[in-house]
Amino acid sequence: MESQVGNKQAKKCSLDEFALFAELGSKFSDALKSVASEMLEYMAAETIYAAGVSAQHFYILHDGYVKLFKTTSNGKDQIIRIVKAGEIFGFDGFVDIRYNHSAVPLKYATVCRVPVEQLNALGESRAEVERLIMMHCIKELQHADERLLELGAKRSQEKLASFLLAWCNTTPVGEWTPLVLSRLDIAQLLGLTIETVSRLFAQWKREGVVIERHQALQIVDLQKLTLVAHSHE
Amino acid sequence: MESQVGNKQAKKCSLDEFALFAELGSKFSDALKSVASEMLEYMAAETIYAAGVSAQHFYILHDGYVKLFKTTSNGKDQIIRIVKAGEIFGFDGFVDIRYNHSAVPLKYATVCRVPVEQLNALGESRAEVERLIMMHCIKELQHADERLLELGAKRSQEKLASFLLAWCNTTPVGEWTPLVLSRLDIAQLLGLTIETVSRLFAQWKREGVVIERHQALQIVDLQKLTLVAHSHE
DNA sequence: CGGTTGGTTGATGCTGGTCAAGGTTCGTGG
DNA sequence: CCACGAACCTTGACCAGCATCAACCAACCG
Repeated sequence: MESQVGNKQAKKCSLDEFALFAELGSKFSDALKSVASEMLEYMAAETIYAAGVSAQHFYILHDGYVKLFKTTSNGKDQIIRIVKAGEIFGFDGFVDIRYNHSAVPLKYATVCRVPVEQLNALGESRAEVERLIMMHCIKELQHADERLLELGAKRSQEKLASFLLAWCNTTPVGEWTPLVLSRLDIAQLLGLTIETVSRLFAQWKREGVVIERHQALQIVDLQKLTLVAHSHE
Repeated sequence: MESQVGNKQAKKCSLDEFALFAELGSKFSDALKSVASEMLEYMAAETIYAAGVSAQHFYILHDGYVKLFKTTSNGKDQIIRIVKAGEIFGFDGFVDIRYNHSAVPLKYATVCRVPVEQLNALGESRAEVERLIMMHCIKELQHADERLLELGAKRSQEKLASFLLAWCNTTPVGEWTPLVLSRLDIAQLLGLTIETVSRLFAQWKREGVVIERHQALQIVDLQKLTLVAHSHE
């Protein structure tokens, strides 16, 4: 229950390889290289960190997907955010002693784990990196605002439709998007039940709005889906 | 529609008077004083900024309460956050061109408005201030996580109960807490309707869990309310 | 006063949750 | 290679929680 990390290879990882920090420019490359960090791999069953645990690292997702979630006292989970490759997560440690939520990979994840006190190793560059983190944090806040709107002011169809649109938004129409989330994940993300998610999928597949195979999804009728996402019925 | 600000007195306000910045220590006092900013007063009908508008200032709330909210395409509002005196808001401008949500006072508000480019006036102190903002931003994120849990995974009673507990948490039991929110505000905050909020209040007043007068509230049976907040019925 | 705004309460119905039964997929071991 | 079990998904029947609609009330204010 405690040491999921014992068996992992602790290869070092270099921060300057991440696109996140590219905008700082190459002159920070040396400082970034001096940060002690390690690359770790997790499978679906393992937790990266659990809510309430001492928050000593922040993470950058190298590959895979990670879900961040909170659990109510009744044991219901709410997914806060799905982290995608290249994104940063787990910065509670900058402010707080403990993590505020839990982090678990969807299927698998390789992450770069950085001790928060390693920010000191950045020396001159520290301010720049902190500004970067600040900006990403603000973006996260904007994203959270959007999710609050979804959870609080939308009906099931609108929720699922806008989620699918957001999930596939990088993919051109007529192509498959991998859908790594299970029905349960989607339900916990949108504040619904597995059954309603399943029913909506079934309906839209019947109507030819989307098609699904194995773990991939294709939006066929984009217009219809955007209509549903905004139209309250 | 455009210039709610024309008729306001534009008294300067000094950042170093805010408790927010006190933790920086007195040596930053001079730098903070050099920031150009103005004190503005708004009434309930006026908007401080609207979603989509060019984001050129951030704000510190001096007095009153401010609600931040987003509106769906169907015109339903979702309150993101209630800002209390001393807190900072509206930092979209650090990252984005436009505000992501709207800000309106609950009854009235006096705010200190700071142009984002004034961060440059901070000189040496800039990094420290940005770190401070980063930390407050992370706290906001944690707060948003909690709200996501509330909106997505709780039932009406749990929502209202935990909101009331959070709202009154500074007040000792047996004392009145001012409740500046209307039923509509509470409904839009919790993703409910006015009617259900009203009904729950009525029920709890009948049961002697809370008492209410004019614009103030007192939690009588704290234990009962915490039970409701966590117990799923 | 009468109008307006905000709050209460009741009757009714729909959305989505709950419960339950079967189907699919997939991995494991015989 | 097939059989079995576990995890996940689907579908149906039923129900409850909350929204909706509507009428009424209280406070406030010109």
